Amino acid sequence: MFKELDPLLHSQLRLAVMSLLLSIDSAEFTFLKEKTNSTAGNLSVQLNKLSEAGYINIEKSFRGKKPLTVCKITKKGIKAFEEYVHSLQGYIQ
Amino acid sequence: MFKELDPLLHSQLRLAVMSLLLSIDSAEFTFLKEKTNSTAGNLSVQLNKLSEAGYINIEKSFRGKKPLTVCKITKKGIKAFEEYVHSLQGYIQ
DNA sequence: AATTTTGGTTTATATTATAAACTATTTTAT
DNA sequence: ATAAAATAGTTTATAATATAAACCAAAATT
Repeated sequence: MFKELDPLLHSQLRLAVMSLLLSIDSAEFTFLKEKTNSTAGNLSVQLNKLSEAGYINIEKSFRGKKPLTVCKITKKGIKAFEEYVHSLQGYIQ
Repeated sequence: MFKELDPLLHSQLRLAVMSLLLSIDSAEFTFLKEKTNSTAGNLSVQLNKLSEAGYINIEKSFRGKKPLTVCKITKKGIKAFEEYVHSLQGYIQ
């Protein structure tokens, strides 16, 4: 009846990040921080979790002399998101 | 952009319970336990949280000689659930 | 040259979900 | 009759989680 809800996605901030990445495909740390209204520390932790799960990948580089973190959703991430949404439907019809 | 997700509802078991109570209006502890595949301990804790929030009310009595716990969703609970679903749409459209 | 801002990471803390252990009674089996 | 198991839960302990606070290095501003 009620399917498991992927705990990696059943988290407000991580879900918001994934939602953003689905629509725009690639986003900078600062962009995600602003759009999700999160603190840098929290965002940093959650991005790493998504990355370790293979749901996003993170490219670190420099823009000029400042660090630049760019995130992209992966196929695995897209699939997990879709499955999560599907499972969630069972709870909220 | 991303609305807050009521932390009381953003929990797999509590959401399942609320979902059930929305459709059937009144349910026994054992019914909820079976439908949600939860342990009695976990269910007991989560029901009390929902009750303390005023989202459900719990009537304890006896059926014959066995304890009987019956739960009903409240108006406040229905409203909170609807708001939660509405907020969630912003994440999963 | 001191202060603030930018772009983060690491660590500590408080909350949470969950299961394990427990209680009390009842039913079933020997 | 009595020991064992099942029912219907509650309470407590633990492990995981989310989150913010503290921190770091470099750059920009005053």
